[in-house]
Amino acid sequence: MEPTETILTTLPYFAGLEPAVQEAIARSAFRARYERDEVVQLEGTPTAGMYVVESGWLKVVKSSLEGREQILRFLGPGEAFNAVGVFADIPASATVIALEPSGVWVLERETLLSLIDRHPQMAKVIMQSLARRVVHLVSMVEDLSLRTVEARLARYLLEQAEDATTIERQRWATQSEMAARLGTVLDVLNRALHRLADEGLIEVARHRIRILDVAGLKDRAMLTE
Amino acid sequence: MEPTETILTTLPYFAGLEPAVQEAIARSAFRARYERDEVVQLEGTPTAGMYVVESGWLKVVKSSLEGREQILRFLGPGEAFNAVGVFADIPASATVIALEPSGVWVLERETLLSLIDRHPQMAKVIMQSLARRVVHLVSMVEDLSLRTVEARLARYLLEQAEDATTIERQRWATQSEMAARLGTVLDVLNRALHRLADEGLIEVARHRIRILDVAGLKDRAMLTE
DNA sequence: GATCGCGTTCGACCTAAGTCGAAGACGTGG
DNA sequence: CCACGTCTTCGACTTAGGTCGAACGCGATC
Repeated sequence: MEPTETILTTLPYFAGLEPAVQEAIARSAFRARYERDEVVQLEGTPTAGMYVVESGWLKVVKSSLEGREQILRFLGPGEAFNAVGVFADIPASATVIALEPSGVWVLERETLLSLIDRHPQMAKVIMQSLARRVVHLVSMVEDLSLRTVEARLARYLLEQAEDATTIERQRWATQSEMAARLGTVLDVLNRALHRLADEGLIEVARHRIRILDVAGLKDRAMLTE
Repeated sequence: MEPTETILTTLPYFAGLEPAVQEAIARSAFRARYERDEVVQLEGTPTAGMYVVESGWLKVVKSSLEGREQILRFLGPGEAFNAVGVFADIPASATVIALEPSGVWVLERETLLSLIDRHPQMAKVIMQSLARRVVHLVSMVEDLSLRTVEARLARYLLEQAEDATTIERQRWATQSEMAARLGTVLDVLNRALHRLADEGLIEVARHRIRILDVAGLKDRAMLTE
């Protein structure tokens, strides 16, 4: 029961491969550990290859000179990042920072590419995952360009909650991080949160947000500016 | 000299394939024609497959209920769209509209997928193109979230001009379209254009924009809000 | 149980950007 | 060469959202 295999082989990327190949991957991948706030990857610098999160949480971020930051996505266990860097063969196009102590696996570029050569079905999985990234980014562009902060927040809450009605926030999930994810700042997000709460659509507690009125929220999510 | 082959085989997607395969593609693909302002694909509806532009120009667009629109990209001859729809197997995630009379080729989903099965190197090309789309979308998110309209405009002009200093605008490239591409509205773009012109950084003519001061523009492109 | 620090909340203010109405300026087609 | 329609420009107004400073409260730590 190698931890290598337990994690790597459960990923959609590797799940369908023969054990022999999985072993080969496990051998060629190596581990790295990062502390809270440590920079895993800095925008513009060369990258090691594709990363897979084993444990912990990270954020992928773009930041302006003035210090504002836009979070592109959060990464949890099982998620991969910098596939784009590998296939486009370019330096890191965003910065990745650990939100809490995290362990990641590094699959070097050459390893990954030769793996794909030998296993065509892997290419399909990667194309799917890239396609999904595109869809997600398109919806982010749509949000930023056409929706108010309040609408973005409503959408985000609905998305996070899925079918449940309660969102448990991780300890690092501060309003600041949420704001950065939604492309705004702390204060504005906070106001939006209270506006929704005042109208009885949600209930905001310390580390939990409960959705009280799904239909009402959906309504707010539609409002464009 | 089939027009089919002249266009399809010059695309990066198909250039490296054997003539026999290219013929097979040509046989299974079919043509469609669209007039100015005609909707090629409507967001949310099922799609035919991947499209390749043979002639003309189109825009890929997201629009809000209020009528504001965000242009994701322009498509010219040789460019493909809806690869994402094929690989993620989802309805159209954006609307595509012809800016002028245009001819496109349609490659049905099944055709494309089986093509990839038989020609693994095609998968690599597609992964690259998807990866580039991701990079482009990330920079759009960055622009919308962290940059002023003026900075976005400066960046856009520099990008369009590449190494030349003059941007010839197509007849459909109105300030309205530019505005929609940059995530703003006509008036705001127009003001930004004039501000840059007043400072001698650019020169705006009817269907041409000339960059007078590249360094100065680059400076403006950096300014975040 | 007192203290410290982070996360959150509040208020007042400022500005980029969106909106509206209307008038010019081209350029095209009749 | 005229007339129309599209594209562009202008001015004045409104507002979402970003900024700043300060205070509050909850949890964690000692």
